[in-house]
Amino acid sequence: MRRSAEEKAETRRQIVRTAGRMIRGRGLADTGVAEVMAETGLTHGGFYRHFDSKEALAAAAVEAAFAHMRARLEAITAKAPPGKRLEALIETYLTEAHRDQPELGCVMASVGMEAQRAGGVVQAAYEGGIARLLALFAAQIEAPTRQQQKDRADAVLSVLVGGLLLARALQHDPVQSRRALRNARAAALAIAQ
Amino acid sequence: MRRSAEEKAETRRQIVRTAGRMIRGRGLADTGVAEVMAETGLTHGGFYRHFDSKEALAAAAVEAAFAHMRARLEAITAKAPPGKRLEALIETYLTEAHRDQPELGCVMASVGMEAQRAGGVVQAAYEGGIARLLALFAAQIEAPTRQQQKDRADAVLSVLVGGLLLARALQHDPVQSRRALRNARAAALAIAQ
DNA sequence: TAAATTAGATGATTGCTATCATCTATCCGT
DNA sequence: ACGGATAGATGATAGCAATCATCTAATTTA
Repeated sequence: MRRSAEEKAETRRQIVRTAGRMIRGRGLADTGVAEVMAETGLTHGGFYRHFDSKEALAAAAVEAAFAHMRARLEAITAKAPPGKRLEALIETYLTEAHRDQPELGCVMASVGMEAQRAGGVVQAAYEGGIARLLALFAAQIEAPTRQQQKDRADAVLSVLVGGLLLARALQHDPVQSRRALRNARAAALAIAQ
Repeated sequence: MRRSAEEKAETRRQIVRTAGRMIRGRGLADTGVAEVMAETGLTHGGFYRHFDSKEALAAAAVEAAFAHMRARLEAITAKAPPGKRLEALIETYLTEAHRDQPELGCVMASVGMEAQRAGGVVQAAYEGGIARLLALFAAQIEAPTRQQQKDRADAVLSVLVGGLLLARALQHDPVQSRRALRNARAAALAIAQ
């Protein structure tokens, strides 16, 4: 069942997408190669035609998930009026939808320490993704110096990630969870000025 | 090699302590029963005299780790002058020491989503731990109403956890990582007033 | 169009982990 | 002190996951 080069590339993309969702939804360790392939509509055997190892797939998935999120966030800033761009980012991040769908959301919030501990290429992809996310936020923050933009971006990203994690931990009490989201949004906005 | 009831309780405590460290340091999934027992100076066989399952151990470990942290934080507030208590908590949490020793630190930052996804008793222990952590912070925040205390506690805890996660992700650049810690500290203090 | 190549399927294999059965040496109640 | 109970050791089992060898059908390419 040989496929064309184009088809192969598309298959690879599908595998990475599936892996990205499963990793964020169920964790790195609990995502198996065979399951990713099955979910993509393939069998486990062909996996090594596309990736050297599970680790290589994980790294690709982390990278792609960050890239996808960057693209979404950039689209949002592009649509928002110049003065409201950071606000738009914050409101997008701290929503119930994001809280309820970790498998489609921010890698840092769903597999942060797991990716960190993984070491090697996975850790590298994770750290690279965060650096670029910070840059994206910094670019939307108004401050006298570039360093001050970065400093505020650190604080904003911290509240966003921590707020999402907290909202998820409080999910069994919808009122409290929603309040946590709101409180984090307010804090993020205050930090940004 | 039977031991007295007292010795058994002490053994159990040791197992829970070891598990707590390993789980925070290497993740829930990558912490094996046999390894925990070996690290405690025992063999894997006796494990089921103390716990029904790995899950039960994980829940106990999460609970104990939260309890230990609460005790430490309470000791810190007790020592600090009344007006500086929240500040003391924040400064204790966002340190390089805490960043560099996940195995001894906050459960929420080290195994947040993993504990959440685990479901059952582990998730329950995790969520309970966070609720009590929030209460501890709220008690140190001065605000007109109890609800406002809680609201600020949400925001403070969010910055703390997110800031620690970020500082860990930036660890390969010590300057940037230290700055992330400082920025999160400043933001947390600003939120607290 | 025929030969060489290869995407993906099938089916081992290897190694690890949770769990349990059994054993034994010691403690505790009598 | 003595007999039943049990903490912990030894060893087995069962299941799962990553990786790889081999097979096949289809696509390139010459």
